[in-house]
Amino acid sequence: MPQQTQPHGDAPTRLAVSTVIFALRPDHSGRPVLWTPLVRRTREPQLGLWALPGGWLPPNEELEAAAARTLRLTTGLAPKYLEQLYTFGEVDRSPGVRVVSVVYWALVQSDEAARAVAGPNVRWVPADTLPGLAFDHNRIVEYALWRLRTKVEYAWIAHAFLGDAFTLAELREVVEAVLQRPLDPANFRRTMLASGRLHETGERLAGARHRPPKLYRYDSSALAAVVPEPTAHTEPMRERPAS
Amino acid sequence: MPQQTQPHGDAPTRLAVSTVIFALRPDHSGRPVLWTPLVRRTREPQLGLWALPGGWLPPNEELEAAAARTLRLTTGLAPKYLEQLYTFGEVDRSPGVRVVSVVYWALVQSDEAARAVAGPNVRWVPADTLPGLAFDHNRIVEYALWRLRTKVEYAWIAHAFLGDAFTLAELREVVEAVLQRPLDPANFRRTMLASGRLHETGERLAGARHRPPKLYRYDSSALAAVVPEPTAHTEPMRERPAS
DNA sequence: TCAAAAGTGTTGTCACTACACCCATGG
DNA sequence: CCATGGGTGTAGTGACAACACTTTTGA
Repeated sequence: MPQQTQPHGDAPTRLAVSTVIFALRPDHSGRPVLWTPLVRRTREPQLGLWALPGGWLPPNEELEAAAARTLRLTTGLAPKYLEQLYTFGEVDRSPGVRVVSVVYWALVQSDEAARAVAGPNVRWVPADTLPGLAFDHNRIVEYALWRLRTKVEYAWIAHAFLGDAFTLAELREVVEAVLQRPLDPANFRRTMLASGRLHETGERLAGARHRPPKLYRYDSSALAAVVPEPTAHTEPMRERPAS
Repeated sequence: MPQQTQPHGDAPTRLAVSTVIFALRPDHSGRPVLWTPLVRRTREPQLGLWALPGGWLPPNEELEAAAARTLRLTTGLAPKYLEQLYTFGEVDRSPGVRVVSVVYWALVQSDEAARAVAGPNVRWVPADTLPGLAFDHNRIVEYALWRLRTKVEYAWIAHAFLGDAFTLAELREVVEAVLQRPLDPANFRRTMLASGRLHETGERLAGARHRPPKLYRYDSSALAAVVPEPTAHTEPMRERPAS
């Protein structure tokens, strides 16, 4: 046996599923920023600390389903995007028992998130300025944030924060909020349209005191998937063309 | 409870670690192609079928350590690159018990791989033409192959197949073997040198009947890491510059 | 008629491709 | 001296950034 110490003896390793949930909400100045819901731990260890939503994996539930259920229980919402992030399993990440956590990350629609349930044991916080969380959860959220930001640059996840139809300005606002930097409206428009994943609805959004912008819909059937994840909620696995 | 059926009742979910191991070996025509070691299952279920190296996670062993140990046991080698791939946990992926597998993928040095141990229960096969494997292992290897090929295009993993010092032609041969397509030597050279991750050793490789090529070393300290994986064997996690 | 955002045109830069060409070595 | 790869030069292309400019609306 390679290991010197036996901190957990022969106690069985437990398997948990946690989810990092992101939504866009206006901050105090009114600009949208990333928020994430946390739950207060109601038992030892780390009682009272804030932690990622999650729980033990039921023997007959799929990993992704467990993540979606957790999300629904804490926020009352359904994910528009859900993907496995990473599995964290350091021997000492939880005192007492060995816990291996399969972590998912999810995006929920912003306007729905505004109506999300909360309570004394559920609290939404800005994802970039987290308090000290239980276990290694700070590190987990940081990694999820990195993944989201990387993915938003080459993929089309941004639409998951929006409703069915949206303007290019709305989409750009979302990407800007995630990346925390302004984008050139003209270039953004062209890049998006060139991707072939946006579909004109034919309608426009009137009411503002300027030229009414066109409304677009995300076209999931267009082109091939960039990343054939083994499992992905909004982008089902697809075959790449044979070489 | 969301699930209708209870195929596993209250039997505890078991946690396994498996590893997809890649090495380059010459095929029958002498050109290097990707090979991977498999182990024969010596017990039910799926007795006799070939499967990925792996086993149950010991309570006091790190996930990555378990993957490395598995690799050593089946091949006698140490990985030059080791990274978590994905966690597979479908309820029905193994008959009988619920098994969740944390899968790693690894690269081993080609000349070492040539001396790898084998036996009646360990067999190396070309990674692109696998036989029918146990469980969902075919799908897992396919996903690992995709990851390797994607990563080789923007990262510098290729050097993990080689020894300490290597020529640009050797490195290019590796990348060509992984991607299964020829690359322009001139452009490959420039791209690699421009990356700043190669370091001249000052020596040359003489003996061939042509101009002796320079030898390079991989410089892990150069520049920032592209992907801050939570855990990575050859590329430790690094912070990105603050924006 | 004017502010404000939608939307278009144009130019420069940079990375990458294709391919012509010169260089150094062993036989 | 010549075949063989090592190594350099250079023109073309396409993606993207920067930014000037025109268009359409509501007040």
